[in-house]
Parts: sequence; structure tokens; C-alpha cells
Amino acid sequence: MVSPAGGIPQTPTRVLVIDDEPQIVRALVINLKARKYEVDAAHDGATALKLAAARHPDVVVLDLGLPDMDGVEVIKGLRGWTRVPILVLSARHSSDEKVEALDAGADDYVTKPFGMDELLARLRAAVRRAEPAGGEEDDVLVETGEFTVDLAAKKVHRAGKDVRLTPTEWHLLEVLVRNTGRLVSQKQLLQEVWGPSYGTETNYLRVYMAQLRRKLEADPSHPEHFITEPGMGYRFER
Amino acid sequence: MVSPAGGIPQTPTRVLVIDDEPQIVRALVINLKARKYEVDAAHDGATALKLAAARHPDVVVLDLGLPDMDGVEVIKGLRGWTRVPILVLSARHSSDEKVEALDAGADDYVTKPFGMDELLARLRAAVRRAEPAGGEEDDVLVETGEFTVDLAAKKVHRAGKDVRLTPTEWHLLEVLVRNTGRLVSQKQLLQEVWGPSYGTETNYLRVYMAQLRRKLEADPSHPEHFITEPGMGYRFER
DNA sequence: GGCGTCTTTGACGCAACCCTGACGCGGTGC
DNA sequence: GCACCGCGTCAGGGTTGCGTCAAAGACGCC
Repeated sequence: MVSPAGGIPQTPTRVLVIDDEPQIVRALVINLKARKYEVDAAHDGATALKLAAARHPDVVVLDLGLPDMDGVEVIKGLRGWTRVPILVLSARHSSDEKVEALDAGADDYVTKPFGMDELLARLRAAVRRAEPAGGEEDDVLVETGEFTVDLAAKKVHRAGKDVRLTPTEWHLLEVLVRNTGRLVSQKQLLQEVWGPSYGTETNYLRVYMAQLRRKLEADPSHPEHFITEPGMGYRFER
Repeated sequence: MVSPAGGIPQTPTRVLVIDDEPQIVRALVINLKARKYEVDAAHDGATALKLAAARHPDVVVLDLGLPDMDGVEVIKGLRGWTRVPILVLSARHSSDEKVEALDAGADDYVTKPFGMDELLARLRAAVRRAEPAGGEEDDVLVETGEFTVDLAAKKVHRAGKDVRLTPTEWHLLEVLVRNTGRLVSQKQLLQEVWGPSYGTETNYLRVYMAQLRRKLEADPSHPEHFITEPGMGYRFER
């Protein structure tokens, strides 16, 4: 229900469908594309392995009954180099087959005929748990010429040292940095930092903007990064 | 059949079984213990949530039909603070139920009656993929100028000797070290160490941080590694 | 059943943070 | 040219949060 971790526009999830029955592939592709997945399809194991290597899918849906090789071999082939979630489809209900596939490295096993809703739900579950735990750590680093803001670690670095910020200072900085280059209205700042019932206490802003500038700007009285837009709000520029 | 990933003598995998039918619980417990799993059992949702918080299982087996609360609520209760794999058991075959449980955060869904072999295979799959990705051995040893933390062996070494830590002290240290350099909020620390229902008892933190510092810092009253960020949380620095 | 260890709880001093009010300055509009 | 409004700056005081210590309660072990 919620887009994972942050409001960044997510790149679409890439699915690799491996099945030799055209009607199943068609049904899957239609349903997946309707839900904004990006879909590749393969009809045999060899192509599947090549496609997986080339496209690096986020999740694999694999039918065990392939013309050219055993499905379990495909699983092992994938597991040799990737931990991508593998969702196995199969007509076989036998317990042994399931155990074999799962122990070879499959993540889930669905027997045909399957309900599309259930399959999609299992797919969502597989993708969800493959998401990185907490640490993204890549783009959370915002740098300017004078200081660096690490949004994940909640750290500010400047001139080789860590800068100590109070909770309110940090909160204010965070809102501004998350809107780098954009104007943030005074009301929005007040409500995000001090709570929804605040909206007019612009003196708070003045005091705390001054603190931020004093701690981060080279020349606090002539700010280059924390820009005042008179009557409107503030803007953070890198 | 194979001890998961690596030759390190593994601590046993801890399973939490939640089911109100005694015979199912018995069957599961017997089979799991025979395979060297460590097993806890709960017969209702409330005890289950408490047990999960207290014992931190590596995987949860959850029957949706509980006497005191909806199984989906148990899933949500767990997902509020942990990503532990959840394997759902249910007598319901309905597709909607499956979708609801999976989307609430379950990892797998098995309908009763189930084959024990299959269940165990699915359990192995769930535990396997929850393991940390390939890069072990990098972070299991964290060294500072004064002491060394071995996350795998659960040991702390300092000045040529092992430092004795109580379970709570260790748990707190572990959370901090796994987030080296990052700020960890008081709420997150409390919930990870004491359980999801704790979030405001910051006095616990104060007491245990003091213990850690006394045991590990050169000058406990001027800590260099366990840094307080007033009003926000704590941070471990190497 | 007694003992030791670990956890929880309370009280106290101190430092840090947040709020508040006063003042000066520059720009805008009348 | 003057008054007004919005912004930046500074310093003081109330409040909160943190570190420390000590003692009681809970738990497991022998």
C-alpha cells in the first residue's frame, strides 16, 4: 500500500517470466503489465538464464516444466550468482518436487492451476522482502561546497568535523534538504517541524534559521545555501 | 540438511509456533526439535506477540485461526517492528484470505492439511533468504581503538580479555554496532531491545548506556564511541 | 530454599535546549 | 521623507532531558 522507503519515484519492478505454455505467459504478461511491472519472457531454460543475466530482473516466475532442461537446473543456474526471488510454478503437486525446488533455492512454489490474485500477492511478498532492510545510504548524501548532510545517519559534516545539531535544528534542516532547490513556505516548515497547530509563529523560524546559518554557512550574514524568500519562505540550495 | 551458509558453528534457528490446536503444535514441535531447531509455542495472539518480542525468533509459523484475535492482526503486530519471516498456516483456501495475509506482510501461505516435508522445506527457504547477503565476515568483526566486537561469536574483547555483557547490554550494543556511524533513535533502540510496546522508557536507555560505557569506554564520563545525540538517540562510532 | 545476577525503578544534580522578548536594520508603500 | 512591516540578532529564564547512584524486585542456578 505504501511505496517503499521514501517518496522517490520508484523504477518499475522488472519480472522475468519463464514458461513454455504461450497462454500462461500471455495471461501473466497482461496482468503484470496492467500493474506497471516491466516484463521479460522466456520459453526455455537457456534463454531464461541469458535473459536473467542481461536484464537483472527483480523477481523471477519459473515454470518447472521446460522443454530444454530441468527447472531445478534453472534454479541452480540462477542461484550461482544471484539472490533474486524465484517463484516456481508447477503442475506437479508432489511433495518431493516442492521440497527439491525449494531446497535448490526457490523462494515460493505455486501449483497450477493457480489464482492470479494469489500469484500476484505472492509476487508482491517476494519483491517486498527482497527490498533492502533499512540502509539505502546512497543518495541520502547531500553535498555542498562547504558541508555534507547525511540524511540516513543524521549527520552533518563540515571542514573535517561533525557538526552538532539540536533536534529542532536537524528537523528543520531535513525538511529543507529534502526539498533542495524548492521554496518551502513558512507555514509548511512550521507545521512539519513544530506540529500541525503551528503556522504563524514565524519568529521560531527566524531564530532557528539563524542557528543553522551560524553553524553551516561560511558567512552567516550572507547566506549562500539557506536563502530567504521574503514573505514566502525559505529555500535550500546546494 | 546442510547447515546454512558457511562453516561457522551456527547458533540454532529459533522458531515461534503459533497455533491453538494442540496436536498441530505437538507435531510441529516434535519435527522441528528433531531437526535441531529451537522452538517456542504460543496458543493465542497476545502471548505470541509477547513471546516474539522476548525471544526474537528467526522465523514464525502462524495459524490464522486464533481464539483471541485475527491472524492478520498478529502479522501486522509483528511487522510493526520486525522483518522476521512469517509462514502462515490456514484451513481457508480462499484466495482473498491468502492475498490479505500476504499483503499484510506474511512471507508464505500454506493451507491445511499440509505435508510436513513441504512445510519444512518452505521454512528452510524462508530462513535461508532472511540470512544476510553474501558479505559476511566483513562486518562481523568491528574494531575500535579500545575494544573489538565480534557479532558472530557474540563476544567483546578489550585489553586482551573478554568483557562480560549481560543479555540486555549485548543486545543494545548489537543494535548500535550494526548501525555504526548512524544515529539510532531512542524509540528504535527501545523497541528493538525491549520489544515493540516500549518506546518511551528512556530511563532504561540511560541506565544501560551507562553500563556499556563503563565496561567499554576508556573514560566513561567522556565517551568517544557511544555518543549521545540529545533528544534524538545514540550513535556508535568506531 | 538460599544466593547471586540481571533488570527495573526512583531520586537528584546538572547541562542543554527551547521559547520569549527586545532591538536594529533594510525595503516598501503611502 | 516617513511610517510600517518583515527579517536577523542577541541574551535571559523556564523546562526538559541526560548521567549517575542506589536499592528493590524478578529470575535462574546450585
